[in-house]
Amino acid sequence: MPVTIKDVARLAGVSPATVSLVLSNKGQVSEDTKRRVLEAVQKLGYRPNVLAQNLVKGRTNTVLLCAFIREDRKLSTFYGELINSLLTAISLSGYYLQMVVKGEFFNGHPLDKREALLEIAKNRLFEGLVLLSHWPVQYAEVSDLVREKFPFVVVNQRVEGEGISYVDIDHYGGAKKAVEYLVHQGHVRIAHIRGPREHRHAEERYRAYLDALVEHGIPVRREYILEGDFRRLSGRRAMEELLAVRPLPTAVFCANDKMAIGALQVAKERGIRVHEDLTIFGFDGIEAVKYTDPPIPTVEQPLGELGKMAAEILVKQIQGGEGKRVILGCNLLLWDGFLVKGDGKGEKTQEGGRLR
Amino acid sequence: MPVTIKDVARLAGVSPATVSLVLSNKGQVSEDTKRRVLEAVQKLGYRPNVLAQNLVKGRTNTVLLCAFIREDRKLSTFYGELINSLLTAISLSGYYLQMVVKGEFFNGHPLDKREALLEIAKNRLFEGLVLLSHWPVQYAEVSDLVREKFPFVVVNQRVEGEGISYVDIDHYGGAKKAVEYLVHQGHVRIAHIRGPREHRHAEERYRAYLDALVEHGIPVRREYILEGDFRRLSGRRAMEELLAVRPLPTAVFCANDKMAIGALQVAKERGIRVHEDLTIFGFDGIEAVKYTDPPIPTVEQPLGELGKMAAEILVKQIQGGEGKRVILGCNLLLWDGFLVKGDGKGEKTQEGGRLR
DNA sequence: GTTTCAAGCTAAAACGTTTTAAGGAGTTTT
DNA sequence: AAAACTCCTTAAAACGTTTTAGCTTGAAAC
Repeated sequence: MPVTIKDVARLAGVSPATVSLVLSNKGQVSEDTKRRVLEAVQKLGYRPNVLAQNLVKGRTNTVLLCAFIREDRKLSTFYGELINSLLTAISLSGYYLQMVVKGEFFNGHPLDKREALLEIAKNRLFEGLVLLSHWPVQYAEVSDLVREKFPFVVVNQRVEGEGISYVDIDHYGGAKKAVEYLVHQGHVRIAHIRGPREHRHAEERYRAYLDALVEHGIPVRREYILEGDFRRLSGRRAMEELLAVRPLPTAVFCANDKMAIGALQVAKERGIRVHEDLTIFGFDGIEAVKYTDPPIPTVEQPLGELGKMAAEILVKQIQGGEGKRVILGCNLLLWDGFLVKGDGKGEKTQEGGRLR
Repeated sequence: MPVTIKDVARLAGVSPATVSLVLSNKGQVSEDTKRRVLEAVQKLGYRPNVLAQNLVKGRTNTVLLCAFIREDRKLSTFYGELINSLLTAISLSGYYLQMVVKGEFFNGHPLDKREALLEIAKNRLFEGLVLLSHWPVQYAEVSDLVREKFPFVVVNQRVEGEGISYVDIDHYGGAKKAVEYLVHQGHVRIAHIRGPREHRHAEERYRAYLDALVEHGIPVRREYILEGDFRRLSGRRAMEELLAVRPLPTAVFCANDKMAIGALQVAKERGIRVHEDLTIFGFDGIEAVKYTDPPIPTVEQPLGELGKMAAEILVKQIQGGEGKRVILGCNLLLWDGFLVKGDGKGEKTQEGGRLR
């Protein structure tokens, strides 16, 4: 039923080969023949079957974004911007993007990630793979891809080992910047609401907190370190605990913005003048911190950069180039009334909340 | 270089046809042969070339999400949740999702949407299309798809005409709910910060505002109607203007949350006790309204439902069923201290900001 | 009047599968 | 012993392209 190249050839009185040549502007075809072919194409409304083209060319111009995410989390919440920039950058390079989300389980069994990835590499549908994972990626899970020389890049995780490209964010550096900023502001009693222990990023931010204090000769106090689960409510609970500690801290560095928001709410309920008596600092750069009252200074994750860089690294590999490992630095996102006293690099002040 | 079905056949000492039969569990094959084939598959690490499978089967199990969005807007900002639910629902139905974003222009010329869509329908790469557009969709732009009987569904816009499926949100109904809620709360002097005139959704929300007032016998006052551009800053400006009007309104219904946030900021700066002296109401249900102080009640767009429904409608068409048109209702998102006095249906109170 | 050359076109193979009709080898029925 | 049936297997066509080597044809060169 659909019109094929043969139909066009017949109508134009030429062979399919000629039609193909005309359409791809190859070989030498007389002007007259060209015209006849083009007319036939027009009249029949012919479009090449891309499937067939792909098969014979062995290329699909398509890459896959494979996201391994816990079933209860949404891809959008955090990675919307990442996807956005990835899509843009990939398109600009002439590739298409297909997406698939996989959870921890498949048919009730733990998902065999290795198997799933190998499948992707071998089914010839994709020319490259962007691997996004909420939890750490093991070398063994991707070693097949390396062996097959299949172009891929891991995003938001680091995987050491021969032949693996990744692009990740410098959580340690970002957190350190934040704490050092607080130190330079004159804070000495700095508390930390950390994220879950099993979370690598939480761990890095926590290490940075410790290191920053130690390096500045500030004693680490056990009572100033609370643990949350990255959700707002746990930030509330932690802050409530913290407010029972004496002497009170003058600043709290929270491992993410959601918990910082919870902490802010509690502090305000207790009548504390936030940022005057107690500074609250977040991490992530989600939209909402701009509109709390007062806005919450935070460490901004360069999610847009992340996607762009991932695309760049992947495309380079597809086109035969070398892979690459990149760690992206974070900027501090500060607000009116926060003087930048850090190294002066990286910080930026955005338009945004100007409450009070 | 890649191992094909022929390699497997040779190693197993059978014909390619037999290998295919074994792998797809069709026809009758002796246990012994099955075992030999499976062993060969295993040993060679063979995976079928899906491209070839697709070509011969004429199916790809893939649908395309085509988003027409202004270049300066991000897909993620608003549609993250939509994409998320669409992806989930589509996967559950056994299809893959590919995404492409197109702007208003292509190669410097206005994009020929009709042409772009026809291309998609005919290149045989996709079995269906989800069409997401920021601006209205014309019948003529999709009539080719209808003629080709290509399964598609328009999301977030309504297109009347034979054979067109869409799923849209009831902006009029949502806005009306909001204004009626305010009326039932006893408000009479209700202002409206509307969205841009050329924006269909803004227009609908505006109409609902007018109708709600009229139906409740409340005079419409010209000075109470301001126009913004959906951005926060325009909400600020509008509120500043509004505060010069006498008598002051006791409530402001904003056409979206961003402007509501701007309005809230100004009101607070002027020392107005928001929600006591002046109620501010938003529209959209973005995350940030939960964390402003006070939180802003709003009309929640069922973006998740939107994606799910789109998937459902599309898949049904692909599988030979009929298309469908659906308008999804909105719920009010209210906060502590807001008593629900509406019709009691649809409203829901979410966990969230509890400031003050 | 051959030979040479270029221009224009095409036949056929290739890409890697699936599917179908038919073939061969036993086994059972008549 | 022929006929009928079952099982198992496969040859070959089909899917719709691209690509390459080679074939015509006519003109230019000798």
